[in-house]
Amino acid sequence: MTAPSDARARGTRLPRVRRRRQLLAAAQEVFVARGYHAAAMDEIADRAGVSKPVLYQHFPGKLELYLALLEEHSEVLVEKQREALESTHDNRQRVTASFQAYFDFVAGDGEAFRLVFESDLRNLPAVREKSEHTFQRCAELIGEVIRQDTSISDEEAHLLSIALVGMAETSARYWLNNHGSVPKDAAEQLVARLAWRGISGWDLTRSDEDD
Amino acid sequence: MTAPSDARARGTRLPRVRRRRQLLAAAQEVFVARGYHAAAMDEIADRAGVSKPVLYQHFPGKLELYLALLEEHSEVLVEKQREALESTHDNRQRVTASFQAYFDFVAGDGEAFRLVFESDLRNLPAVREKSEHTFQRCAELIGEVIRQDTSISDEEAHLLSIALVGMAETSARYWLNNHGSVPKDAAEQLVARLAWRGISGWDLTRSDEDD
DNA sequence: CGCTCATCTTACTCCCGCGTAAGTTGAGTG
DNA sequence: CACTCAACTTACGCGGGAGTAAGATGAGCG
Repeated sequence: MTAPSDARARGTRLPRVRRRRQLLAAAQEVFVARGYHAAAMDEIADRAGVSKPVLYQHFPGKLELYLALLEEHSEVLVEKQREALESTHDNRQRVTASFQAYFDFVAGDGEAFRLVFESDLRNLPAVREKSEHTFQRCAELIGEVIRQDTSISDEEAHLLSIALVGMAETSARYWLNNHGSVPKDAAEQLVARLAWRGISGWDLTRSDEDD
Repeated sequence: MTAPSDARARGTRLPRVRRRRQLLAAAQEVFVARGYHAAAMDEIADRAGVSKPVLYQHFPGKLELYLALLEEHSEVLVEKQREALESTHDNRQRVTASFQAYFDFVAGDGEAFRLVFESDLRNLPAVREKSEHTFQRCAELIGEVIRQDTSISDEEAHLLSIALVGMAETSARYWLNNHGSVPKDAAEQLVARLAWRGISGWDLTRSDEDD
């Protein structure tokens, strides 16, 4: 928990790019563990085994440092999602792959997903927009698939996509926080089946009460 | 946006309980608009047409003030959810009612839902626990219904409930932020149908690939 | 009318954490 | 071996906001 990841021999000088990468890693640890507000620039510097002004030689301020990380991991999520949906043409498989991608994202990279899904800086427009935009792009990718196979309107398809993405995000986060109650792939399969049952053959049961 | 809700004639004295209610209302406005961190006790006091020490005569500190509001609205959500699920014995209706309850919650009471769903203080254990507990209670209510009608295991039922609650929360929030693209009851119906298609007759398609 | 006590105000203190000015160290180069 | 320039340090300024004395004010009551 307080493992200094990588503060090798406080006192070693590093070429600029290496140092920058290391600072980003240290910042990620601290922002993830504490959130934006409780994270102190001093602690980030400490964790990198370096003094504060060094941090300011690489980033103009706390906010920019945070945004750099947010940007990076947002991209990762969208990319994972795109890959998942392009990995097959079978829609049933697509659903599974898509959920898997969400679970992978949540499970990976030092819980960086907390920056994207649980930021405590969403009141700042820049952050809110970034988070929502990421969310929208994921939904849009799924929406395209849905529209291909149904006669549903664009707006409705988008809302369904939003609901599905919300489902994925929520269940993945829950699964992570309760490791052990259900193994990863079982959770993925279960939720994917729920989603697939929900959307497959949608057109066959239009506005009449189904069941 | 800067409507002082209720700063009637700065200078009127109020009996203790009335003042307390008014302070809570003012605090809610500010916390909702700015989030916990950006909210200033001065602004809350101002908005209530009162000076800061008055605030401290009613609440020991900023945190307790916030927690009081969080507690209150968490209860409201769980209660709405319980009512929805008790309002009928038809499970199809239950799903609709449950989603309606979520949308109502999000649409109501000065966007107080932001305290419960979008708190920027979730890094504080007290707040995290309260939010998650609320979430769990909603899921538990739904989980009971699911368990009644399926042979699914408890853990799996719970995970499904989590997914459904996540879907409700996400789509309700999205709908609110994009007022106008879809009318409220259309959105509710759409998402409810997605959920119902997902869970109804679950047992009929067990671990074999459906469709 | 003057006493009392809750309500409310002005005007601070104090801490915390971002960002910076100014100075130090040491690796590579001619 | 002196010179240079980037990498790094210590030590501080400073603003913003939570929380707090200490005093004013006014409604109700005897």
